[in-house]
Amino acid sequence: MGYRNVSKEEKKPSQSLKQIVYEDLKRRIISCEILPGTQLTEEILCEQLKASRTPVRDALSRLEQEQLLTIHPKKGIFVNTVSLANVSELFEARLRIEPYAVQYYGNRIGDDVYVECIRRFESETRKSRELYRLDDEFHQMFIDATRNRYLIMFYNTVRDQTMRYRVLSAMERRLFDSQAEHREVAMQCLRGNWERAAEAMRSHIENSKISILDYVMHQNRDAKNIFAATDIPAEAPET
Amino acid sequence: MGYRNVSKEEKKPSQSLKQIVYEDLKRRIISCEILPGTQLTEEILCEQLKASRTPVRDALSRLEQEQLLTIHPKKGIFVNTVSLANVSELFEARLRIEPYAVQYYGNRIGDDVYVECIRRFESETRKSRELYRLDDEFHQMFIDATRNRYLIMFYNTVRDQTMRYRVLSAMERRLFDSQAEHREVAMQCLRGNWERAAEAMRSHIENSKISILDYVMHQNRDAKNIFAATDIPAEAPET
DNA sequence: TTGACAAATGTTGTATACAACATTATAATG
DNA sequence: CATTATAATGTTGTATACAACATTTGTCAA
Repeated sequence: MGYRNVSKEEKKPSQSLKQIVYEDLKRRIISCEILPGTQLTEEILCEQLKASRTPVRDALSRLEQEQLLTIHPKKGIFVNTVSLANVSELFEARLRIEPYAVQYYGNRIGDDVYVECIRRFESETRKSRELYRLDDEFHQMFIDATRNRYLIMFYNTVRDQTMRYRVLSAMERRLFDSQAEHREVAMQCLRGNWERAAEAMRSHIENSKISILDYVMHQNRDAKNIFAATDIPAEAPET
Repeated sequence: MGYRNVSKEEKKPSQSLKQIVYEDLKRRIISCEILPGTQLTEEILCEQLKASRTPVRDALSRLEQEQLLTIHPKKGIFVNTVSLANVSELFEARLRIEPYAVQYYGNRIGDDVYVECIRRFESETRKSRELYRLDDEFHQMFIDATRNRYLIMFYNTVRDQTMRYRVLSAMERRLFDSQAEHREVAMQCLRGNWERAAEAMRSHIENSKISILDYVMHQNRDAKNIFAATDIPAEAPET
């Protein structure tokens, strides 16, 4: 069920169709089931998501604001591409927030929570699905501790984007290093060494960034032309 | 025409009705022409903005994501209230970004721009409208210099929120101190003292925060019950 | 073949009717 | 009078038809 202090965002008034459509489409984009650069049309989405254009358009509007796609008026809807520049921007944004959250708000999280985190990071789960979830919850925990709605909102956007890269680069191996780094953060928190905890988080994020950048630069053989040289806002095909 | 390096956001494909409606409604909320806590209904907005529900709903969806209003399904739409806690969150967010932008990306801005800034901040314009514009552009300039789409996007949201407080507290007097602080930032930038420039920006933001918090706490006589004790996401009237 | 023009197609933008739910008012009942 | 049941109203959610614009295709002439 996740740690304490974890986001209450798991709202379940999700009964509404527009919410279902939004979450479903977002999941498909983040998981790269729909690849970067893909053109979407409302009509096809309506069929696939089994809804009319109204809730679909609502979802599209939100996803555009979250930088996951771009709507070119009267032309089409394109899933935003990913790029080296984009990775840098994402991790720079994370570095602005996460170490700060750890250093100044980590003390809002109970020792028992840290103990539990450490325990989990030591257990040898092999299911990457599970490890990813732990990873996400660990980072989210610190952001939520700031209790700052703007930082939380901002982090949501950045986190979702980061997930796309995680899927694309399929960094299974990185996962285990990542767990060790998480444990280091949690242990420093447990000792009340907030500066060191922040530093540990900083280098953890740097390592993740390097790992992804490294992958993106060296991907070549099975590369699917996913990583664009251009920047994110997907361009409509020039005519 | 503003400084160089200033946001290119002034897109003018704003022909579309939904864009016009969005900008108009957003302006009304930011300028507090529509007061915090107000309940809106789509029908009334349609009349006022002379559009059908489709573009109006589109605008409402975007404004909800920007934390300017909250849509309670099947109940109503409420302009988010403002509060002490909210001011703190806003300025904390700004402190995460702005000094950083100054320190690490201020050198991307030409000396001539800083000279021009200083000149303008010294001229004794009395029109607060004009001063506000200079103020906004000055801060935006540094954010844009980061060329980080996520930081820029985030700052947009925070900036708009800040404007609401500016209007509510009508801090005319603060404006002049503010200009002097801006000049200090620009001068440190011109000298290449990026750390000092960042520090100047930091204290400038702190001062703005204090000014607003001070106003909010002492506002009493002409207070219009605008500042809620509760937090931003406007609650639907409990029943 | 090339070019220009026109028609057809694809796609989103906008308006509107109706459905679903929440709240309030009303009336009936004890 | 108090309480409950029921109807009326208000508000957003959803579906769909049509309009506006962009692109592509096709036709015809030079």
